[in-house]
Amino acid sequence: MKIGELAARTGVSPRLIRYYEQQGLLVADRAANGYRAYTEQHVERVDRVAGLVQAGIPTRLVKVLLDAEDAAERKDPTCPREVAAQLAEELVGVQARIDCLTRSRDTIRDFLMATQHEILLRDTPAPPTPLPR
Amino acid sequence: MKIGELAARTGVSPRLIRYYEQQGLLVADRAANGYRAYTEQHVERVDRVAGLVQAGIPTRLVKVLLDAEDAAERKDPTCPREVAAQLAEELVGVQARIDCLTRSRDTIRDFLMATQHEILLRDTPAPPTPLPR
DNA sequence: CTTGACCTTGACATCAGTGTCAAACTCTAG
DNA sequence: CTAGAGTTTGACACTGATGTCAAGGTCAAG
Repeated sequence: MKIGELAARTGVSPRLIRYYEQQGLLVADRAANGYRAYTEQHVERVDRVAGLVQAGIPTRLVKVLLDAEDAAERKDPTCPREVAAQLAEELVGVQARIDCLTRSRDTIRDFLMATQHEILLRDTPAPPTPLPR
Repeated sequence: MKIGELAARTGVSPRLIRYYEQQGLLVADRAANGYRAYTEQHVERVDRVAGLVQAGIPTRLVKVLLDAEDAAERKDPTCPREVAAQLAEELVGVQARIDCLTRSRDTIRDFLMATQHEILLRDTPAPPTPLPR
C-alpha cells in the first residue's frame, strides 16, 4: 500500500509518517517508481510509534524501545549490557508515566461517576479495581 | 518556601515552575517582597503537573484534569455537561497512552528477563500479571 | 555597607513534532 | 493525450516545552 492509504488507516499524516521514517523508526520499501511501499505490518508499526510519541516518549527513545521489541520478537537475545542498562533506565521512566496517567484516569473516572455522568464512560477499562501492588 | 527550594524538592527547574504558573496550572502566594511563596501542597502539585506533562499531556489539558481533581477533592459535584464531556473525551486519550506505555513496559521487562538482565529490574511492578480486561 | 546567593520579569534561543507549500514526477481515468 | 489525484523531496513556519541571559530587587552574612 502507498503512504496515503497507510495514513488513512493509521490516522497519522503522510508528513508525519515520512518524519518517523527519517528518524529511523520506520523502514519502507520503495516501488519501482520511487513511491514508498508498505505492508500490513507497517500499519501496526505506525500505530505503535504514534502512540509512544503521543505518550511523550521522544523519538530517539521510541527507536530504542521498538528495536528491543523487534529483538524480542526475533528471539534474538543479543543484548549488550549497556543496552540493557539503558532499557532498564527507560523502564522506570515509562513506569512513572504510567503511574501518573493511571492516577489521572482513575480520578477522571471517579469524578464522572460522582457527577452522575457515567453515561459518558465508554470502553474505559475495568472499574476501580485496585491492582495488587 | 521559595521557588528554589520547591525546585530542588521536585526536580523541576524554577523556570518551568514559573512557566506552569503562567499556564494557570499553579497558583503561588506572594511574600511581601514579591517572592513566590509555596507550601507543602505545592510540592505535590508540581510533581503531578510535571508528571502529566512528561507523559505527553499538553498543559492546556493538564489544567482541565487537575481542575477536575480539585473539584473532586472538594466534593464539589458542580460539573456542567460540557466539561464532563470534555473530560470523557480526554479519558480515552489518557487510556490510550496508558495502554501504549504498558505494552512497552511489558515488552521491555520481558526482554530484560529473556536476556538474563533481571538484575536491572528494580521496583518495576508486578510481573506479567495479565490484567483482566 | 558590601558581597553573594536567590528572586523577579522579560527577552531570546533551541529542540521536537507537525503543518503547509512548492515543484516535479507517476499513474489512472476519460 | 490530458486532467486530476497522489507521491517525492525540501524548505519554511509554528507551537509547546525548556534553557539561558540580562537588569534589577531582596536579604542574610561578614
